[in-house]
Amino acid sequence: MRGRSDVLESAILGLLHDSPMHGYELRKRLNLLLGSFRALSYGSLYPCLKTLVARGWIVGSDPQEAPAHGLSGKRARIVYQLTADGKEQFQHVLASSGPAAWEDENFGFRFAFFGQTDADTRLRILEGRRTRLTERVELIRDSVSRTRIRMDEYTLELQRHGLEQVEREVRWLDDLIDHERSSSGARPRGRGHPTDARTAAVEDAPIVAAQPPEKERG
Amino acid sequence: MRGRSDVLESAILGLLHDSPMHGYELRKRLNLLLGSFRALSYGSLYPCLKTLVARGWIVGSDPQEAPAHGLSGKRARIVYQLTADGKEQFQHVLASSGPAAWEDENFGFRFAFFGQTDADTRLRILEGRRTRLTERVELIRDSVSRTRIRMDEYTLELQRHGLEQVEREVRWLDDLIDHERSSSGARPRGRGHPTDARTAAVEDAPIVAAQPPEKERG
DNA sequence: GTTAGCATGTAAGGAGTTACATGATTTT
DNA sequence: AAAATCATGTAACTCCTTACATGCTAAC
Repeated sequence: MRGRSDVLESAILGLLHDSPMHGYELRKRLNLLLGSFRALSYGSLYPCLKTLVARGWIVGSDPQEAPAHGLSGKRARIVYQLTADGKEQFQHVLASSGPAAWEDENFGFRFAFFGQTDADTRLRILEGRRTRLTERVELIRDSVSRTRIRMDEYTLELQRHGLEQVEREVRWLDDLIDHERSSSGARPRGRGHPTDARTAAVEDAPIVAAQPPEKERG
Repeated sequence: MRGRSDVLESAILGLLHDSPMHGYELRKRLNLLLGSFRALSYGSLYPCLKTLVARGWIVGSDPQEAPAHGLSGKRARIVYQLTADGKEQFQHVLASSGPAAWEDENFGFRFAFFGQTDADTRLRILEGRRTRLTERVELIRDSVSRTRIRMDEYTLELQRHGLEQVEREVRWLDDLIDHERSSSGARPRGRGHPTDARTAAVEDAPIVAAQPPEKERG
């Protein structure tokens, strides 16, 4: 009924870090990031912007202010930008660690904003993800092998494939970790600017192509 | 606050189709199906059972009835089983079609219960999934190529990988479709009993290994 | 001139979660 | 005797969605 999500909040903070934006534009970028036309609704976006303002992490321009672009007076739009507190909060969610569930939920978002962090943090996040994923694989294998519940071929195949997928992600993470390690090894403790990432990881709520393409509404 | 979901409802119906069960057991099987320890909570399961009873699709035994197993008087448990209406409803959700979003949401569940349907339905579901997925790929490619928003390497890599994942699923679907077609072609219009499925498909809410392993509570 | 896109919001409701509340039975 | 597991539920809360409400501007 209200709109308040760690992930959404953080993603907004991340996008506003690059440049100030109004709600409509934010939604477009979010949708591009989340998988085209995943259509995050305004019903969650605008209330979320409100709470971010209330927390003092962003500020909105007065609606009557002239638009920043070269465009003529488009219409009353509120351009939001990060405050100093907002920047701090963003760096905090990027770098801090939390319970496993939280880390898993936020992996995708953090990966998308890897460019805004240092190499150490990137490495820690990737390794954490890898650890949790391999633990999960073990848990699943155990419970599947221990169970005496018989399942038909389709169900089993679905499970087998799910496992394969997770294993594939683990290999991707391995590649990424190698890459990060070698580039941060070259300049030890250096700022480790983003070089080319050869592989990527998928998350529980895939950032791209996650949901069915739905018609736009407004 | 209440608990009413198409997917959960349908999955419960599907599990009860095999054999009567009580809530606790249902949760275990559901979790095995959904990815070990995804831990669907009782807070959604029990209310859902209630609404299924209210709809007349399942009936629960009296709590004081003796357990069906050879076990001695375990404790008050309510064993649920499908009614005739419930069986009808289950076949309906397996075979009927709906809007794209609904079909995508239910693909995983339906695939898990493919053994309970005929070859024609299986083929239709697989082909529908494939069509929607390829359409999605096109939409994403278009919107990515048309956008003038610049993204850093990590973000781009995440998108590239998301696309690769979807494409991989399309290839799996192709294999599955070939397989279904060849086995239903051998016995045209025959009941097409499940033969071995060589490949499987993943869905938006992956059936296995979808969520972080969370500690059990009860 | 009407459709599509820009732009901002609210109200109601759906689908789940965690935490609470309770108690028996089995295992260590 | 304590801890784990079996077993069933409820209340409050979270996060999101759809549908509603409004109005301006550009393109066809």
